[in-house]
Amino acid sequence: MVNLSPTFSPLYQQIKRLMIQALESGEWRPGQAIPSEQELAVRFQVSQGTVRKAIDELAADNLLIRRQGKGTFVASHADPRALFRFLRLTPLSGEIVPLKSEPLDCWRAKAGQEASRNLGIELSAPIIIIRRVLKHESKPIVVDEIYLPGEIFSGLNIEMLRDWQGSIYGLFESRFGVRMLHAREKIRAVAADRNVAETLGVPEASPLLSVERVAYTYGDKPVEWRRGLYSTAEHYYLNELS
Amino acid sequence: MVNLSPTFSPLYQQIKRLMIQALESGEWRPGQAIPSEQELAVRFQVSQGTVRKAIDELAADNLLIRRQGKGTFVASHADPRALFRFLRLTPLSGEIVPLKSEPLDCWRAKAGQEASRNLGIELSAPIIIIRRVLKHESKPIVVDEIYLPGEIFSGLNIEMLRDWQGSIYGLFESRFGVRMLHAREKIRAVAADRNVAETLGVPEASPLLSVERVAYTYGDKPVEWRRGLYSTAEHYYLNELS
DNA sequence: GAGTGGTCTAGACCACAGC
DNA sequence: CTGTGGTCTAGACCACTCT
Repeated sequence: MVNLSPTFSPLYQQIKRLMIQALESGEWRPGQAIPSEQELAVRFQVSQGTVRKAIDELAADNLLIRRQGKGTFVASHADPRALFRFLRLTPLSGEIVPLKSEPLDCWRAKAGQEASRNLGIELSAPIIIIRRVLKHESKPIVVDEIYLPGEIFSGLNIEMLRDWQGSIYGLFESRFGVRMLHAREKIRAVAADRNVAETLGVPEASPLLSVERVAYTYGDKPVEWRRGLYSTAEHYYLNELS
Repeated sequence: MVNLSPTFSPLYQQIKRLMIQALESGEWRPGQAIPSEQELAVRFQVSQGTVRKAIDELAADNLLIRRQGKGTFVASHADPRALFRFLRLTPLSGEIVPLKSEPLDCWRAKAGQEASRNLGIELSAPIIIIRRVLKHESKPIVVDEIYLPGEIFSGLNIEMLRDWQGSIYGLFESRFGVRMLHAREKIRAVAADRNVAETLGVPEASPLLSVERVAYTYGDKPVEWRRGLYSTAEHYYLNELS
């Protein structure tokens, strides 16, 4: 097929876009298998190789997971392997154990300047704020404030957070249909104020990691803004540069 | 071809290994073009598609860079785009400008326990230690200590560091034939001691990012261990979670 | 126009999982 | 045994770069 280039987009990219639509619309749900490559080739009227290339990219983006002999599955935050992708905190010594989340508070508010900018919503639009602590063997390691667009997460309350076993992104995925796909973190070192020091059980003015995150769903739409303060006395933030 | 599985390795993986050998041996040098896909297909006696798949992976690993219409090139730290891969420090406001490196000191020593473990060398093996400062518009932002295996970097001295324009990994690559391929960083928050505070021009006990890095060359061999202290008053460490 | 990487196809066959 | 993803091939054609 000829293309006359300024708007050239390879077939497999177009297929990829169609598949993202199927994911976003909920036609294919987290944890479930999508149709086989053969079926998709028929559905989209292209060869299997072209479908494969589209799936390859979606798998590289962590939207899909391939399992030889079994099928291709929609990635899910319910999968424990997804956990470490978004919280790379590791004990200085000892095993990597998932931290236990304890919600402290959850309330409604109106978006200020910062929340509005980071979440891409109107000033004074409704937002939900969560405060929580993450503990390692009952020792507080992280204190978090999470800002969510009220429109998308309406109905969220502290009881839901308390009852939920598993990662908070798992909750967002299964209760609100919001899938966090990637995030950008800005990391700095700050001094603990009195309040935080008390919550984390460290001396006032102790150095803490400040981790500010914006997380995005389909179409690079920001849907979460959070700021965490990490006590790194007995943990470190692990990052792979590759 | 039949394979009877326990030792199964796809052809393109074998080709990939051969290509890594060509890179490691210096047959193909940083910045230069490697042979075309057609030539490689002939050389390795496989189809172009198989060569492509091998190259695809090497490009994904940042060992090669494809340029449509021009060829496939060996990635180089001389390429300014490679810079940000290993130093993700961004000003809170303003443009991303490469930091300027000022070596403070460079001396020989024997590996202690930590250096020996991190560099995978014998206790008391010769090492080289570099102390330096990175500045942003003549303001010190980072103070670094870099530990290198003396055997590989023999001949390195502070004059070389002073004369070199560009990233230190560019120096390692072009003068010592050592190519840093990936790294692992452990990030914590610490308080500035008197010495460091003076060097960075911040109050004593100020919170700083402590970034400890081990960098690896071919075959996941560790060849650099460093610890940096970052002043994050006006910069942050940017991390993409994907 | 010549050469390079990039796309797409159709078909054969292999490895893996589960029945 | 069947269905799934994974590998490999051979060939045609397109897009990009440089001469």
